[in-house]
Amino acid sequence: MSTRENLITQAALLLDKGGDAAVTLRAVAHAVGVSHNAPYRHFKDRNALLAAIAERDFRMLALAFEGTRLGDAEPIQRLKEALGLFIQYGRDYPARYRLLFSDPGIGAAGGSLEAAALKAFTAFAGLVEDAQSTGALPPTPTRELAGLIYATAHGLVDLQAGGRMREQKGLSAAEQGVALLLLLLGAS
Amino acid sequence: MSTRENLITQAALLLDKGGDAAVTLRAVAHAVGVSHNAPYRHFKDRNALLAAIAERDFRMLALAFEGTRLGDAEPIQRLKEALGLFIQYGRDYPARYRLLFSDPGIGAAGGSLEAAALKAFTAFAGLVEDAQSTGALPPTPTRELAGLIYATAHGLVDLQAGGRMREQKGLSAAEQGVALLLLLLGAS
DNA sequence: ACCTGAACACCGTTCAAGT
DNA sequence: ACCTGAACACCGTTCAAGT
Repeated sequence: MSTRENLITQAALLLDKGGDAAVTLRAVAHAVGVSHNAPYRHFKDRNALLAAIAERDFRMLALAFEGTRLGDAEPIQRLKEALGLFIQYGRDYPARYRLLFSDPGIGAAGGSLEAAALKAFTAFAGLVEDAQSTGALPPTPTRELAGLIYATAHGLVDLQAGGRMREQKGLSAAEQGVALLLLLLGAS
Repeated sequence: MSTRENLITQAALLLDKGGDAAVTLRAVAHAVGVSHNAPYRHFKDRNALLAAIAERDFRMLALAFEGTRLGDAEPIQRLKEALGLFIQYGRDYPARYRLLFSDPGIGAAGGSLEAAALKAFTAFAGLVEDAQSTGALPPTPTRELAGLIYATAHGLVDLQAGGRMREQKGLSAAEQGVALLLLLLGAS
C-alpha cells in the first residue's frame, strides 16, 4: 500500500477513534511512521486529506446502494434495506458520517469528491424509482422524492450522531423515523 | 452589559463572520477588550462559551415558535410559518445553526442547554398538534410526527448549510423540500 | 519524487500574581 | 470577584536541505 493510501487509512481510524479533533496531521503521520510534514507531499493541506477519506467512503456507499438495487426482494424492501445500511453506517462511524454529510469544508470541495457524492445519491434515487414503479411510493418526480427521503434520513442520522435523539423528541431511533416516513408516504 | 454577556455576543458575531474556527478565545477576548484568558473567569472552557451561544439561540427559537402558535392564521399555515422561520435562521446563520443542531460537543452538553433545546422542540410540537386537530396532518402520535418533521427540516437545512443542496439532488431549496413533505403528508 | 528537521505563527489552558 | 502576563504543550504550514 502506498504512503498516500496509508495516510488516508490511518486518518480514518483516528477519526473513528477520537473524532475530528483527533485527526491532526502530526498524529496521522506518526501512525504511518513518517515525519510530521510528510503528508504535504501527498495532500495540499489537512482538508484535502479529510476530503480523501470522504471520497473513499462515498464510493463505498455508492457500491453498497448499487448492490442493494440488484437484490431480488421487493423494490420497497430493497429501499428499506439501503436506508438501514445508511443508518447503520451513521451509527457505527458517527464522525466519519458527519465528515461526509455535514462538514462545511467537505461540502464545498467540488471535483472528484462531489462526483463521488453525486454517484451515491444517484444510486439511491434508483432505489426510490424502483419502489415508485410498483406503486409503493407516490408518483412525485423521482429526484424530488429521493431528495426528500435522503434529507430526512440524513436529518435523523445526524440528530442521532449528535446525541440529540432524546425519547422526548419521539425519535428513539433513526430506523423508527424512516419507517414512519415510508408508512405515511404510503408504503406498507 | 456584563463581561459575560459581551463574551457571548462577540463570540456569536465571530461565529457568523468566520465559522467555528474563527471563534478562538483569544479573538473573542480581544473583541471584548479583555486579556486573552479573562474568558476563563466566566466559562469553564471554549466549549462552555459555545454552549452559551447555543442556549441563547434555543431560547430565541422557542419564543419565536410560541409566538407563531398564537397567530390567527390556520394551524397548518402557522406550522409552515414556523418552518419558514427555522429555515431562514439556518440560511442566515449557517455556522450558528450547525452549532445548535449538529455540533457533537454541544449535543452532549446536557443541563440548561438541553432544557432550552427541549423547550424549543416542545413549542414546535404544539404547532404540529394544532395542525393535526384540523385534519391537515395525519393522526399519528404527535411526538413521533413532530420529530419526523423536525428531523426532515433539519436534514434539509443542514444539507443546505453544508453546501450540499445541488439541483441534481432535487433539493433546490429547503422550503421546497418541506412543502413537498407537508403535501405528501396530506396538507394542501 | 519523496522525505526530514528546524522554524513560525498560531491555539487552548494553567498558574502565580495583581486590584 | 475579576483581571493580567508569562509560560506550556500543542497545532498547521512553510522552507531549506537531504537521498
